[in-house]
Amino acid sequence: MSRTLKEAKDSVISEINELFNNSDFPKLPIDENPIQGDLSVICFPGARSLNKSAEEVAYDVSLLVSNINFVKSTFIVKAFCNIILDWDALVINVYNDIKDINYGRGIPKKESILVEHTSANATGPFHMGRARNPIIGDSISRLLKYDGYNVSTEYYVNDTGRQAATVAFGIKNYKGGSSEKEDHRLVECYRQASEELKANVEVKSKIYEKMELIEGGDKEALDEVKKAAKLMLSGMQYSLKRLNAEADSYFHESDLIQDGSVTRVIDSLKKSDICVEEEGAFYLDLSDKNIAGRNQKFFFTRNNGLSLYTTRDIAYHLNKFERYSNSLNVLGEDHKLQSNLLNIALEELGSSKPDNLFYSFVNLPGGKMSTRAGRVVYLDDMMDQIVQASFERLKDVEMSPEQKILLSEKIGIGSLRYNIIKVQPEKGFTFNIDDALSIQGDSAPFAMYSHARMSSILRKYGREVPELVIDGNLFESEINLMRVMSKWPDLVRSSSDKLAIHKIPNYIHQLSSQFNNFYRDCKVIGDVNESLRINLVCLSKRILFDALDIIGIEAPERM
RNA sequence: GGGCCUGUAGCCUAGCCUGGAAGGGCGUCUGGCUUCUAACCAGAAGAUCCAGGGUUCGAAUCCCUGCAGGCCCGCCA
Repeated sequence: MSRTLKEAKDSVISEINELFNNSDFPKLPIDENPIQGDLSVICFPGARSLNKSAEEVAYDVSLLVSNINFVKSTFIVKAFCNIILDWDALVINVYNDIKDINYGRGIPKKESILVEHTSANATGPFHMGRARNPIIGDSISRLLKYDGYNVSTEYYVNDTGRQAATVAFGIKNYKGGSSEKEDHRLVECYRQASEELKANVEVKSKIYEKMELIEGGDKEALDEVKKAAKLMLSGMQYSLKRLNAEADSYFHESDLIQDGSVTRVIDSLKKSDICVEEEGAFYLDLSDKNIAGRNQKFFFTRNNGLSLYTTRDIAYHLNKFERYSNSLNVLGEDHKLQSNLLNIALEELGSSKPDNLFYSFVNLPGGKMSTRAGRVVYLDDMMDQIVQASFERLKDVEMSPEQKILLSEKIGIGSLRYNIIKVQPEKGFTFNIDDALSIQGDSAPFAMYSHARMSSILRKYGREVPELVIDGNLFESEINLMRVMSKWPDLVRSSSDKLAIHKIPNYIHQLSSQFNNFYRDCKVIGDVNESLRINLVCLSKRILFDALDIIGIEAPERM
């Protein structure tokens, strides 16, 4: 909340409590962010001890508080005594709080955070099933940065194991598809190799031999598989770039084998009290760890002594904590158990543990998205469609075709991001293309349009934003706009603390919506309160710009 | 068999942590562009907050028991 507003509310609250103390009233709860007004005294609990109806108590309270400093008026709804503050007195100071260049931003923090997101296996183009990952990951990184943390993002490239060996084999031995985009072209190689792997014993043994070489640390094999993954990834990276969700760095799993850190992890884990050997393979005994399921053994080596996926992930996390103080992983809900195992191992090794943000998969209407069943929507195709739909919406707008192409790209990608971010990650999400293409209401274009309106007013005004002077009474919609703007810092804080990125689009919609009400009620240019209103437009524009930027959407000047 | 997550109008969703007035959006119906951008605004209709029990002055929110859906339980990744 803006500091001034917070102080005013605190002062009113403490005066109310003092009045309660000095009278027959019990101490009644006060809602600091009520549905209506600025504060609300909840009068239900007083009814019994005062032997009155709750409504009567509310009436008494309204008389009691009406002379308090900063209280302009009260009104009663049921047993809620709602209080409206004297905004005419507060507005200048609240405005000055919001005008601060760092308004909403968190104070710079010492902690550095590595956000690992996406990390999809480099076997082919991204599909929509896991589309929440880069979008949530990128947005949460931006949010944490805005809140003052040092943040980097990283993509973990799983370039060892069977799939990676299959990709490398496929690229080497088969002809790719005809697409110009590398991942779409090479996925054909992978497909053929996968089929041969199932059908042809010779191919299978070749791939498995390669796999063993890789895990055993054979330099040539590791180089080959890393190179293949990079090639596939070069196409996939283009998709991330288009989504505005490129990672800052890419970390190859193969490097962990190559530099010996996986071996070191295995050696250390073998010293754990809960480590047990079974026919040459080693596991941690989870019986006392209360993570249940049929299997209570967490194997970290095969019987040939080589590592498993989670073993290498342990090495990766130790590496992360050498570079950063904190680690946050954005993972699909299918990784929950794996992440528990990882944490147990890290604890055994005395290491810090990562925070996790899990999301539920995206489904298609009618069922699960599945590569095997051919029910797949590619992220690239989705981006094409939504950008195309946005382009068509621009047909009546006066703008050069080049500008329209650029703008529809922003609108389309923004809509996709907004649509995905606005739902809590743990909730199931059925991806309905018509909903995604319907871009009005609580959506990116609504916010972008509001931003363009703000820009348009400032453009038309055409001068420096003036000093704030208030020449007339405030309108309700001006106060409401300031109320929403006042919430921004708390919203950022709570969203960042809880990793609740969906709160940002929620706020964006509130702010845009409130701005549109202001726009309806208040003529800006030429009004007696022109200076105040220009300033309000300017401040709401900055907050809206920041909020959109947090979820990776560029706010346009026109649309 | 076990663990975790989800269940809010025809559809999508916020609120759940920290109990107090069920918010938005889509769709439907009605009205509003000669006025700083109508991708906008106003109004209407639409909710057994999955079910049942408990705690409480008060439960969508906390606790218990069910039901339904998702994810997981490999010397795969």
